[in-house]
Amino acid sequence: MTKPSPFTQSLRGWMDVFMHRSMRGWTRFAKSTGLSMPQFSILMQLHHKGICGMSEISERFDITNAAASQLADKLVQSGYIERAEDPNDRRAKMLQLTLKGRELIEAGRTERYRWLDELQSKLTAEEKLKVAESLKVLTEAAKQLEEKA
Amino acid sequence: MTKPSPFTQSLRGWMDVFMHRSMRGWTRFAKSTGLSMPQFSILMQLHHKGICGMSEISERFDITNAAASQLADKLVQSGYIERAEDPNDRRAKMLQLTLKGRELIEAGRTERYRWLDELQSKLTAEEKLKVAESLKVLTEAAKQLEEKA
DNA sequence: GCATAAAGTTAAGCCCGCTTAACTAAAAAG
DNA sequence: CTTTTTAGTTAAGCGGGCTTAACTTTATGC
Repeated sequence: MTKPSPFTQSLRGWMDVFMHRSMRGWTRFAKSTGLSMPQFSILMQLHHKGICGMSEISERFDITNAAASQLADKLVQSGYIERAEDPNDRRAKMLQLTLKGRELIEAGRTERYRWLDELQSKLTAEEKLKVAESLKVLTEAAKQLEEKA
Repeated sequence: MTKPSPFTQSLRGWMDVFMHRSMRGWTRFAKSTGLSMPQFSILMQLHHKGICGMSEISERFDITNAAASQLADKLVQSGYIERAEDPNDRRAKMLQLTLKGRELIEAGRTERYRWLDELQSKLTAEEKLKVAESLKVLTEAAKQLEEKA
């Protein structure tokens, strides 16, 4: 096993700290909403993709259609999502967030951002500038990888 | 609502992409081990803290002692952790990872790092340098916040 | 057009996490 | 030395997620 480069090390160091911190925030928030993790994850997916069919959900989370259907049911009943018929394929359903669902996601986002704001307050002006550029580069690279996959 | 600064924006953009990507990896890996999320999270906590008492676990995850005890039981039975008596306080138990547990965590880490390596390959030499410095700064800031809390 | 495949739904049943409640054992407080 | 607090365990019971199996409805291939 060869020793990782300084670059790799700092990337990994950041990942360890960041993961730990954001996982905690994530689970805390999900719990505070009263939703289970699977339910909450589906809301996040819908937020990302916009509109999804049932099968898209089951593939994404590697569960059966039956499981997805039942989870969706609960989310509909609690008013976070809407289940509409697809006019082009009447077998299919189109799932999407309701206003209430979007508000929930937004609240979670705000909470996550609070930590970033605190983080920001620890940096000098020059550091902020450099960090901003670096993260833009990383974000861009990540998006490229995403498309490829 | 005032418009966020460019710095804030790039920080948030990165967070969105990074969170989405690493949550997926995280849940996939946990599932692949056959462990439930709560069980897996306890292993992670033990990896972080080294040795924990039962109450530390229940506080950290906001569950009752009873729940923690039962979860620990399963992890002991599957050989990932060890439950020893605390010589200083014979009511207390000391939970820690076994070799098998440490190996599991290590495997997860490796998997997460793979993505970082791919990310790295998209960057030029100068970018790497700048990114490395930036992340060191951020990691440092994050650790400061952690101590304070 | 008819057979086959695809998208979802529903119900039965399993395992799991979690809580409450009742308990044991050891430490701390008085 | 007794009372109270603290650490943890055990068992019963609830609710949730997930799977399989049986089913409905709509699209597709030949």
